[in-house]
Amino acid sequence: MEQTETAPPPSRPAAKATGKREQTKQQNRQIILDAARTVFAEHGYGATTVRDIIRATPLASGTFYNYFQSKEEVYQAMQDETALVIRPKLREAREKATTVEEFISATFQTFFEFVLRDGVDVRAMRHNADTMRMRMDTPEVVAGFDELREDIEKAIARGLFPPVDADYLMAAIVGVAFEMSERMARRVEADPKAAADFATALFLGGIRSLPHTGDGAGA
Amino acid sequence: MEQTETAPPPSRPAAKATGKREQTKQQNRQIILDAARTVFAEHGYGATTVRDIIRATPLASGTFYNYFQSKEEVYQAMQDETALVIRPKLREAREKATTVEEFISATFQTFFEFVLRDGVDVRAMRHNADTMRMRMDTPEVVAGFDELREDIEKAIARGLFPPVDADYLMAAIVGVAFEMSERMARRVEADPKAAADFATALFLGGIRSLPHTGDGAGA
DNA sequence: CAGATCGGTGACGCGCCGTCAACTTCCTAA
DNA sequence: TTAGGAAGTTGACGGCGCGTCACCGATCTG
Repeated sequence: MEQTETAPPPSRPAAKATGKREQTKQQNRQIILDAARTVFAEHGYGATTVRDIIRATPLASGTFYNYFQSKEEVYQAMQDETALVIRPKLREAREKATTVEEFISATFQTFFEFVLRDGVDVRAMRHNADTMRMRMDTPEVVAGFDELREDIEKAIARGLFPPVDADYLMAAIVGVAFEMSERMARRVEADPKAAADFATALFLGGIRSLPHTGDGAGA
Repeated sequence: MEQTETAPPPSRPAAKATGKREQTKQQNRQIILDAARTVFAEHGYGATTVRDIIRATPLASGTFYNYFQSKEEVYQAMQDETALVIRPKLREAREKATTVEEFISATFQTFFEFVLRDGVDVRAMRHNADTMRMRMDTPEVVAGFDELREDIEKAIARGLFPPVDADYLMAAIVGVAFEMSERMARRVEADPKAAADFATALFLGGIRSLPHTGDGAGA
């Protein structure tokens, strides 16, 4: 109520988008986010304090609160940051699909590859090595779920899918994607391709069409 | 069952049946667990303090730590308590199965009915209305997952299932069950039967065999 | 019934949280 | 170029929840 730092002026001269002050602010926010990623990964969410995060930066404790209101908020900001990276990839992959097979396959393919290759921190979106499972209803993450449901509905409208309950189908895809990611994360050698083939076959033909153990190709 | 209200006298509890000291201990543990359920449900996990829980009982603050080490531990004890109720139901349901159809159908049927009817708090196992998703690797919950995987492996051995990756299939079932539960929890009128039919059809025949909208699932 | 043991009690010290008044740095306009 | 203001940083401080522990009453044992 005193100073709401989230009050960007409505009209902003685009000339000085990169003033030193604005630049430092962006930097500091990123510094805190990066430090948070490191510290959370090291000690887990529960054992981490706001002070721990700040101690991993050259900033003072009060500065943290110019950017985030709490430990939870910085965690959610991390999730959002990740969601913003993977969402366009998923969207693009699904847009190319012209069949159910491609739609499902592209979704799992993209997700599992991102989780295992690019985005180690995606695992932390759902699975925190320490103690907690954080809320998944941050704006960007929810937007990702909504996009998936929208794409399903569009596909139904185009006759690509049968007219099923898009909400449940979305939930099923999300549930399988995240839960299998967690299992993958615990395997010595995790193969995103094999996992994607498994999930794709399951959604397309059910259990009886799953790749048999030992095979690598099922879709 | 319990009065989680303020009990006036700071004197001794008046229980007197069999083995007084041991009995009181059991009672106190249960009193704390019940109070925790109430307070967590009311204010959510994040906003609840250990003192809040204790204040909802006639006990003193120090007593809490004779039974649980932290807020998280009492939460996990709640999960375990719930897991101990639903696990035998699931086990029994799956044991009767003589086909893949029955195995899958019984699993989802039992789970969704329990979530919606008997066990409102089961939703809190995976979805806390407030802030957190708590760890799902408490002993009893993990045991439930293991039992599912064992049952799948047994079914494969009996030739009931094709020889698929039991670990991934377990993960897929768990993921769909919990994620669909969350969606159900947000629907105005949730029908466990329809949800179970949806999930069962998905696992047995894939997307193309799903019930069409209007048949039993609405959104 | 007396001594031993167990568990309850609640005040206490500690550490973390979020704030805020003072200070420093950057921006803007004359 | 520079003065005044705006924006951002700093770190100490009050408040609070946590977990402990010395004390005590109640229960058990012989």
